[in-house]
Parts: sequence; structure tokens; C-alpha cells
Amino acid sequence: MILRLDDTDVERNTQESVDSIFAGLRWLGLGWDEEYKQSERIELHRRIASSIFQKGLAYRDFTPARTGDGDKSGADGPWLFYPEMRNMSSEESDRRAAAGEPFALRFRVPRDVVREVCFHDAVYGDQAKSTADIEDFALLRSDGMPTYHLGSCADDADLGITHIVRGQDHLSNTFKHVLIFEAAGSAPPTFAHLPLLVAPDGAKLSKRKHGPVVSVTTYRDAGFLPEAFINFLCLLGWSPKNDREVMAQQELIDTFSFEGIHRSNAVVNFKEEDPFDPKAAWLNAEYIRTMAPADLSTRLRPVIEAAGFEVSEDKLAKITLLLQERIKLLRDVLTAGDFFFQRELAPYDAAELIPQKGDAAMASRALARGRVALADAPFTHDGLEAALRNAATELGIKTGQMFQPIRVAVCGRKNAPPLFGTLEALGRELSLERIDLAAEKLKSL
RNA sequence: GGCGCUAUCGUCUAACGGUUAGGACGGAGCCCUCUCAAGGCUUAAAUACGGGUUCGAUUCCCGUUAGCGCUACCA
Repeated sequence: MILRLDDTDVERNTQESVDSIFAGLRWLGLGWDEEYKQSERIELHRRIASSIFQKGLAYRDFTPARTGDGDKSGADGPWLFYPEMRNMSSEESDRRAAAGEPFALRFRVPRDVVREVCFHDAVYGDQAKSTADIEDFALLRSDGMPTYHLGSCADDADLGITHIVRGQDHLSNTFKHVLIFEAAGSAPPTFAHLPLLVAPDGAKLSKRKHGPVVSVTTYRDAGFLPEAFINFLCLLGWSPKNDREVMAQQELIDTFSFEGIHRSNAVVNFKEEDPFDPKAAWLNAEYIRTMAPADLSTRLRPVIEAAGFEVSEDKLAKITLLLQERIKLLRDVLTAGDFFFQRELAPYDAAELIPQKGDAAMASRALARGRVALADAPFTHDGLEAALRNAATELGIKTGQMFQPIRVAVCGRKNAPPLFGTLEALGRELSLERIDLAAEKLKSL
């Protein structure tokens, strides 16, 4: 497996984007055996270009570069080449080049006899395109830098690449590549084109338009597990055809085949308010739930510490157990378990303390009686449960009515992890402190 | 405009011409339950359209439509 940076476009190539790519790849744990930068192999590219030129299969084009995007909806038919450039005598071409006039080197696509350029794609099957529909594409820019087409073909041949697996946006470019391989006298590798990942509106995902969505580090920073994220990605445009979805890396590798790859684009379902595809989040939650708790703790700790909190090994173990099936992303530990980490609770409405079908007086009694129970019960899950259920019976109220005021008092909200485990993780001192605060708060109603 | 690719629930996807068109996410409902989750059960939801071929088309062929890609001295 070779990691090659196709960075022949100096303008667009920034250290920042390279760093982000490496960070993402390293996080995913995808290894590679060799690593190259195209920008460091330009001598090779020029050599290949020159040999194609020597064979008369390319020519100099002295036309100034066309700016930007060009007009793609021209009613004047497709642009194929500039006749005066393509047909220029070698004497004039040599003379102008020697005089220092800048030129691009273009491939001389055969025009005398129209023929079909063919190749077999491992995903899309047999492909053919008439030379009459292929323009004289550039090999070398006027600054001497190779284009993507030349650079990648030259490198593929030189590095002995066996399989090119890339986005379907290159499917039609592949005809040009076949022409280059022919001209360079190398056998083309196996091609396999992958369907594109598109935005909900159907547009191809791009760094420009969709920014964070296409950056792998975004998912890392949000608390995705790399194995879950890989799993999700694999399910986009490919399926094992047996309804299996949660698959470990080895199973993915074992089951993979080009035949299982789709030929239509897959949409990544992100939204403004929810930037992550719900299925990706679900898969991540699935991985989190089935992890060994100790492993989850290990993954959670850095997230908690990065937020500026400290937590003991013992307390984290308890919190992990309570939150494991309640978080979808590692990041969620901060919102789902905020009350575990902050000494002071975020402000909440005292009315929350009032239980279902109860009133402030009931809440007050539950808190008072609960405080007594908590003060001397063994501070363990079972001890607390026994004590609090007892208290409810004594007060003649439902367990729910007993538990809710206490839950809100210690967590600052109604929806929280199971009460007894939560109290145990919080510890006696903090629990009592918060109950006192809540009782005080209740008086203000 | 030219060339190419594609078309099954909202989304990801099954169904080597014969299925009540399956699964998953998300949605809805019920159960479980100290709340929230998780889990269990149930449910709504799709073959773009029109022609062929065939005893029989989601499936094969043609056309239409739509989407996407390429058409750069970007990749």
C-alpha cells in the first residue's frame, strides 16, 4: 500500500491541508508501506513527457493559459485543440521554444483515424470512448510542472502500481490515462472507480463547499471511534450483500470485493444543525456500547481532561458504566455527565424538583427524608436503593416521586443516568451538599 | 452544448426473470422501567416515466426525464 501525495498543483497545495490529511489517516489507523510526494518526482515526469514528445505524440502549445473555469455550456461544440498549435512545424516550434516563449505540452490525440479507446473497469465494466471526443489535454504546464494526468500515470508506471482505486470523477479521465500509458509504452494497471460521496443536495462533496464534513479530523474531534467511522465509510457505496452492518475491520477486509461496489453515488446525510450522518452516529454508539468498559474509560479520559476536568480512575470507571449506553460520541460525555465533573451545578429551575402528581411540599419532604437516608446508608448502589425505597414507603409516596427530586437535586435536570449508581459515583459529600442546596432552592418557590 | 456514468422506502442498501420487494438508520406506537437511555415488539415508507422482450420484469433492451461527472496549463 502506497501513500502518494498528488501535489503537482503548487498553488493549491498547502502544508495545512497536507497535515490534516496525515492526521486523519493516522487517526484512522490505516497503515501504508511506502510514501511519496509527486512534487519530488518531477524529473521523472519530465523525462516521460519528453519521451512522448520525442515520439511525436505530443506538441508545444504556445497559447496563453485559459483562465479559470471556462464556459462549459458552449453551444459551439467541444474544444479539442488549436489547429495552428497542433499543426505547427517542428522548426517553428523549436525556434519559439528556444526564444524562451512559454508553452504547455499537449498530448496529440490521434485524429486521422477515429478509434475507440478502451479499458476494463473493475466496478463499471468495459468502457470505451471515441478519440473524436477526447481533447488534446495538457501533459506539462507552461511553468514546466506536470499535470495530474501525466504525473500520476508516470508514477503509476514507475512505482509498479497494480490497482488504481479512485473516485468516479476520474472515470472519463481514464481514457486520457490509457493514451498516456500507451504512449509511454507501459501496460496500464487495473482500474476500479468508486461512486462519489455527495451532499444531501446531490452535489459532489468538496473541501471548498462542505469544509468540515470532508475533513476526517472533524470526526476525530467530535468523538468518533476510528473503527466505527471506517465501518460507516465502508457501507457507503459498498455492501457485503448479507445485511451485515456492524463489522470489525477484519470482517470488512475478508468480505470486500469490487463486485460489491455500487455504481451510483451515495449521499452523506449531514445537516446544518446536525453535522453527522445519523447512521454514523448510531454505528459509533453501537461500538461504544459493546466496548469493554475499561477501554471506553481510556478513550473518555482524554476528552474529559481536554475540557479541563480531572477525574480519578475509580470515579471514571463508575461514570463509564453509567454513560456507556447513553452517549453516541465520546464528546457527549461532557454534556451527558457534566454534573460528574463540575463542582457546582449549572442553574436549574426549582420547579423541576417537584415530582409527578406532587407539589413543592412533597418535594421538600422527599429531599429531607432522602438526606437522612443518604447520610447513613452504605454508599453503594444496593445500599442506596434499599434506603431510598424504604424512605418512599415511609413517606407513603411512589418511588418515582421519591427519586425525582433527588435526581434533579444532584444532577440539575430530570433526565439523567440511573440514580443509585449516579449517587455512588458522586459520593456522599457532594450528594448531600447538592440536596441541601436544592432544599434551599425549593423554599424560594 | 458534447461525451460518459447512474436511477429500489427520507437516507444507506438487499432481492444470479418468479419474494407478501428484505435489512439497517431515522420516524411513529407499545412493552420494560426511578427519569433518560439501552433492549424487545409493532408500524408507516420504495422499484422515476413510457415502450418493448418474456408465460412472467425491480431485474434484460430502447427511449424519455432527472441527477452526477468530465469537457482547466485543478485534482
